[in-house]
Amino acid sequence: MDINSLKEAQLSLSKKVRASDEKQCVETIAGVDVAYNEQSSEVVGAITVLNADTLKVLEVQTSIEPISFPYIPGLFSFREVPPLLNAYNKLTITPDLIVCDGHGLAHPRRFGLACHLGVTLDIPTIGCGKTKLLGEFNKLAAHRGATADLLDNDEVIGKVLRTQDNIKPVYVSIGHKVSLDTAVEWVLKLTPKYRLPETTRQADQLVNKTLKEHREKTYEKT
DNA sequence: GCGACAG
DNA sequence: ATCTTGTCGC
Repeated sequence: MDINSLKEAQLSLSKKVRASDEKQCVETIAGVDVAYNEQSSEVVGAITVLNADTLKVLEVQTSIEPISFPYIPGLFSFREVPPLLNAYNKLTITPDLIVCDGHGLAHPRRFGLACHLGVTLDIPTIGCGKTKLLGEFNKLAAHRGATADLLDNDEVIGKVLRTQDNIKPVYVSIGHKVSLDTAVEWVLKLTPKYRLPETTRQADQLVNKTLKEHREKTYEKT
């Protein structure tokens, strides 16, 4: 599978993305993250399901497998989706919404990780990246809740959102079956204390812990 | 050619 | 993403 055909696949799949709210009641929200061990060429994918109201962790699952795709900006999801799907398939709870650590529509072909995961699972998803991949935006106020449109020419592809006072903003975009305004609302609800959504923080801690334990276990045998 | 480039 | 110690501050 060459790069151009994968880009064609993204353009085709992007037509399946739904950009409006389609879930009436959200009780559980999942967070996903991935960590790599380039030395052993292994990847850990993790998913954490939280109670949408209390933000307490309800269930966590992980998957360790060989890295199957290199990191290529714009084709990022082909590297992260496999381990995330394997972790997701172990869940006993079906989350009402998934927050991804990467962009959704704020992507060159409007098909970032959040869209890819959302369309694949047919579940509402939100893209919440730590750094920009595409687009321009004006300065935003320094307080929590301040936003600025993320624009690609004249098209609004996402929102730059400051989740804490005087802290570097995050980039929120539609993944699937959710509107941009609702996506921003959720990210704000998920960041009562830290810059990144609680879902992402939990998943991040989980992948790092899992990768560390796996390294130590492998080291003992060698 | 030059700069940008999710994790 | 990952390589990496101490350190400033609540």
